[in-house]
Amino acid sequence: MDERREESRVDGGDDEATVSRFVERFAAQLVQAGMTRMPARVFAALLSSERGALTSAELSEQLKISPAAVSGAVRYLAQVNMVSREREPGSRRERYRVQGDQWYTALLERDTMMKNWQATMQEGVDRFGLDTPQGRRINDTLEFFRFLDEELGSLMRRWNAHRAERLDG
Amino acid sequence: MDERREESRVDGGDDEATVSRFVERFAAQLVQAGMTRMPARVFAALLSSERGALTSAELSEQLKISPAAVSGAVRYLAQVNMVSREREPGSRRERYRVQGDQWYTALLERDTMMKNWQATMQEGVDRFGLDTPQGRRINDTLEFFRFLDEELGSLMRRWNAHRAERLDG
DNA sequence: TCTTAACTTCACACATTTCTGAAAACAGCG
DNA sequence: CGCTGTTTTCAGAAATGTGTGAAGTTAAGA
Repeated sequence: MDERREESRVDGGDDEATVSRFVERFAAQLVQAGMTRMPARVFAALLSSERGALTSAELSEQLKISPAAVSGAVRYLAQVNMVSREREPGSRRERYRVQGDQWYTALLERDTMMKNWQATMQEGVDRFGLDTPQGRRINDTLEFFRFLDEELGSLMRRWNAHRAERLDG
Repeated sequence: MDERREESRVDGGDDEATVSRFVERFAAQLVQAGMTRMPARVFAALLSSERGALTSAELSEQLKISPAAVSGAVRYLAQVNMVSREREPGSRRERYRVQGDQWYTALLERDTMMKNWQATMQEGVDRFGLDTPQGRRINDTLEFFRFLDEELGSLMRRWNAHRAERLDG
């Protein structure tokens, strides 16, 4: 039952207020980027935790939110693949872990979104035709998204190379 | 006073419903990308207009919104440099025009945002130190944003080259 | 099978956001 | 200098979003 060995201390030995300041600032940034508040705070807390994983109760206490709020936030985060759920053997507790080393690549994996933009712009071009000013204007945008779509792929390849080099060297 | 030559017909000769469908779909996409509804709709309408410019009254009528809503939307769009205001000489009306051929580059010019992310991540690294797991985790993110910042610059340069080629050839 | 800790769902209260109508401010024109 | 068409401001109504408490569900252990 009692397994709060280092859990009662904030991870890393920093004081709570200090960690909290970072968590909230980070969360605010995620909110600005379009994430809703609770998932943002939960994710920030997980990323700032020593093990990259916390239980529902820990999150609830650290962020001063209800278990219901944790549940909702985690559901969202799991859905978009930013955290995974782990069952702790021999306990009813669940543990939520930040998914992968490179969570931030999700920020660019707007693959679906990119396709949506392209479809919308294509509709506009079809609708108006390239013989109209607005058709050409929209086509320009379409071309850009196609370009961007390709470029982001090679960008991520370069990042992985860059990162591997840094970690090896 | 009466200068509704082709303004009463929807630009391009398409029927209103068809244009409206595209405008709303495009606007929805902008909303998903973080823009608020009214600015999104106004911008979509301007981009889909033949001349790339409409008066307040035209926007109000086409989108079925109050002049107040147009005013607010346009104020925002002008602030973020996506539309410019023009005074029509010999009239009290104002005309709003989509700014520039390449409005969409604004989507990537998250320059300020990028710096904010970097500052936040730097704070996290300082806070935790590279000798902690969470410090290293956050540092990884920081490195990514630095990389991304540089890459987006060269990406835009490639886009401009690509585009120039397409328009010339 | 029963008990109970843990998580989830749901209805609702509270907060925030968004759009409108009305009044005020502005600017061209006589 | 006042008149009038147009845009802006502002208080508040309406719509949305968000987090909680309480009830419901699940599953570990006896």
